Amino acid sequence: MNERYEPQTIEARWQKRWEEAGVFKAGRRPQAEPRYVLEMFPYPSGAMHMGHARVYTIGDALARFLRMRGHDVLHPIGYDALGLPAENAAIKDGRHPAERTAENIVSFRADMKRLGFSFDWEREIATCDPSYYRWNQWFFLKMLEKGIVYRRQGKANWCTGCMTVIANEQVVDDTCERCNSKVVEKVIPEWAFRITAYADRLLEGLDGLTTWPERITTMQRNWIGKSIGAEVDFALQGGSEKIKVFTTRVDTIHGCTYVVLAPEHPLTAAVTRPAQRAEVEAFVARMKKTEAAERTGEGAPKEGVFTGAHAVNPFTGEAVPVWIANFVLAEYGTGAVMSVPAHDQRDFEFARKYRLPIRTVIQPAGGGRTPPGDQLEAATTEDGVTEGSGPFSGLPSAQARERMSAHAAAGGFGGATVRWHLRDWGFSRQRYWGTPIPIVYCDDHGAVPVPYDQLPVKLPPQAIITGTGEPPLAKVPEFVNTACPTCGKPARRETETMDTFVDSSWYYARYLSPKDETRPFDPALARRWLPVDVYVGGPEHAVMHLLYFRFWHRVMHELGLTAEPEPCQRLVTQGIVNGPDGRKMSKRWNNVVAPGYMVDKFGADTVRLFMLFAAPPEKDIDWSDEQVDGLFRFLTRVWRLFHARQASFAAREGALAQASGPFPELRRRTHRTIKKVTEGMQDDLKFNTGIAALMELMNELQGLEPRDEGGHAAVREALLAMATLLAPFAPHCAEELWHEVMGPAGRDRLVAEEPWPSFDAALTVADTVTVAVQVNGKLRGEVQVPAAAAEAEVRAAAEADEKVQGYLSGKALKKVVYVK
RNA sequence: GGCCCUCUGGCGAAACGGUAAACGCGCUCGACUCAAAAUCGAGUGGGGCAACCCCCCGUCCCGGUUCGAGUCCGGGGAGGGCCACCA
Repeated sequence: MNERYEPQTIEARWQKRWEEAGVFKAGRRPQAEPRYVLEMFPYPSGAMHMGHARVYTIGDALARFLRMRGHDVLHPIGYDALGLPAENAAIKDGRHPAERTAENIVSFRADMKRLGFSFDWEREIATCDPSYYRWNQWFFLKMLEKGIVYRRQGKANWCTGCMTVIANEQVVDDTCERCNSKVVEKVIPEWAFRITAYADRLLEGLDGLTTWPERITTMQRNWIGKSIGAEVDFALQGGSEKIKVFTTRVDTIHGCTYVVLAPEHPLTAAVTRPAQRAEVEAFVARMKKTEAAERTGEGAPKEGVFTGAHAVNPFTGEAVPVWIANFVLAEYGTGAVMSVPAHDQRDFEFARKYRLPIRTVIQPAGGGRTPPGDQLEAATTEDGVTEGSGPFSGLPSAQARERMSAHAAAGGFGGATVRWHLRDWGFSRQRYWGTPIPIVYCDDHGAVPVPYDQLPVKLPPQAIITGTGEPPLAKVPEFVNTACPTCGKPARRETETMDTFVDSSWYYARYLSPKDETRPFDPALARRWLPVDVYVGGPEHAVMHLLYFRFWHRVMHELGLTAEPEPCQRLVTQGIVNGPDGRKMSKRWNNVVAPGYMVDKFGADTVRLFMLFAAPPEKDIDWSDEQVDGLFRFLTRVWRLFHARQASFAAREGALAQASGPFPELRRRTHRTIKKVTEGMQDDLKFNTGIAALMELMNELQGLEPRDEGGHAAVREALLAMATLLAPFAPHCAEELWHEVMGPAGRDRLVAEEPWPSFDAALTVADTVTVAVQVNGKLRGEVQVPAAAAEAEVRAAAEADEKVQGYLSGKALKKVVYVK
């Protein structure tokens, strides 16, 4: 062994050995319990950054640990390679996205290999590969058959400069991030997934995800947004139409003094009276031109116009005016609201502005009075007790809601209902770099699905990117012109592509049989490996990817492809790696630290240790050159320690019992370290405290020089433990050290495959312990007692302690003895 | 506005309701060196004290539960995240 720790000279060698030995291949231990460890696959735009280094280090440490624990571990990797960022980068530098993406993948793969991640590289996938996206198309067809995919009119962000639809992420303050032109909303036909049909199941499923971070499940709950309320029909006075409103506060309906429609509401034109027509039309036209955020954002002033119409409140028989206002959203609820200004702040502000009546119908349940509407300063929005509500007066809000909903149902003018915040997922993109949607438009047969045996519909290599607003694929005649699958006559292909989130919704299943040409994946393997045991990724995916992922898995479950309805048991959301200055790493701040550069400088093991030691996985961390130096120093010390203790390498196991002097204490430290590291891995992925324990063991070993065989044996035990415990974190260094201690006996073995060490529980407790003594809750002294001492004995020792006695003038009331 | 998270030395952080600050960084002092770097050793929350004996104070603030609270409960503050005129 080289006397100096030079990671650059050893790391590539071990990486090669692992690969040759195939130790990271999944499925090698059919008898063992399987574990699927997954990290969110990277979007290979540009080079790998520190955030990637962190996710994969976390997952890798866990995968390596589980392998050493005897599990059959699936730990795959791939690339989320289709999508807008790649296409935009391509537009910017005039290169084909495929070419650029391929290069980026090469660079990512190299960086990941250099960090020593234990991926099963034979399962590598890239979503831009037709052998992958053909299954997106396959799922599309299946979901079309089941009615989960449908065509609708949808709203899109239309950039007036680029003349194309762009993604939400690209819209910054109503302007296009690329050309700074105005972005407007445009209604165009699009394909959508009926994810709303799964809203209830996606919501209920969250209850079972007990090991997901609560903030993630909470965000999903809010996003799905179940709200229980009632629908009530307000009949138009002097007409046959009915305005259906949705409310969560039907208990306040007797306080309704007007009704408001969204500008886009289908009844808007029909209800407007001739006298108001000009004003209403002008208002609607203006709203149409205004960007959604500006119109309905919180800062936007409430604006509306009167239609001249009146509608009848079915509970009171009273006719109330019908208005149109900017803040009512056509797509939520029924696109119409009943306004109760006394008990809804938004309605209150609107009523004030337009001098509409305000009527109090709820009184606080706990006493006190709400003043009459004309004296209110603000709406009172809490539940209370109804008043002035006819037969429903005097009821608590909750009860009033129930009875009034029932009353509406009985009268045939409404009833209890549930509304969701979740919208269907529009996945059409007028873009090139995505999965082509397998549909052919025929003059005679309309939209015809491409037959399964004609998949994949391949993306044509000719990328003609944008300009006119038509999808780029529309400009490739070889692609567009085809024959109708039904009648064979000339027909045109769908030229839209799928949202990238489709690719990432099921990739984890493709890893099971990545080369399968007959189906997306093998259901038999899914039964063995799914659901994913641990999924590591950033919390920014809480409501997009992680919801689509759950939705897609349910669909696959219904298709009989998976046994369980949920895709993933446990989710770990890792924090951000910030720059050394504590700000987000960015070119703007000139604080970007490249993983590759750091690996060159310190070696992969030091970078990995930094990622794991800086803080628990879910916390944000700041890159710190000083901390990195410290971790490199740690590995150097460990290295030198092994070098200095070579004399102990040959010690016999059997000599352990003779360990005397400070060596029984060393053995205790060794076993406590094993315990600490093991528990840290199993419980909360507390890598940082595990590594700290290894540092303590090293500190202790540094001060010990064995003189007899028992001492040498104890040192050898500690060194072997250290090498194996270090293996998930700093695997290259661990291999090297382990082989040194083992000598010829370990020549053909790899620590990556060694069994994880076990600890002797009896050795983790000391013979004598220090017990802190508290009097009246204050620390007043400490006593040394045998670890096996009985309570009475400890108590006697404590009471005998002179310091403690000084505080015991009376008698102790209670004593609680604790063992350290 | 709603929902959620966080708050502990100079810094990153530890701590089944039981000696707060393990471990690392930084800093100070010492050893080695002509010197420096590297390395090794010692110290390092604040205050009192001649004293590294000991005492007091210390986990954002206020209150509570408890023999005992960084940890549990209630209220408040600051910082951060997500959603947001969602009826």
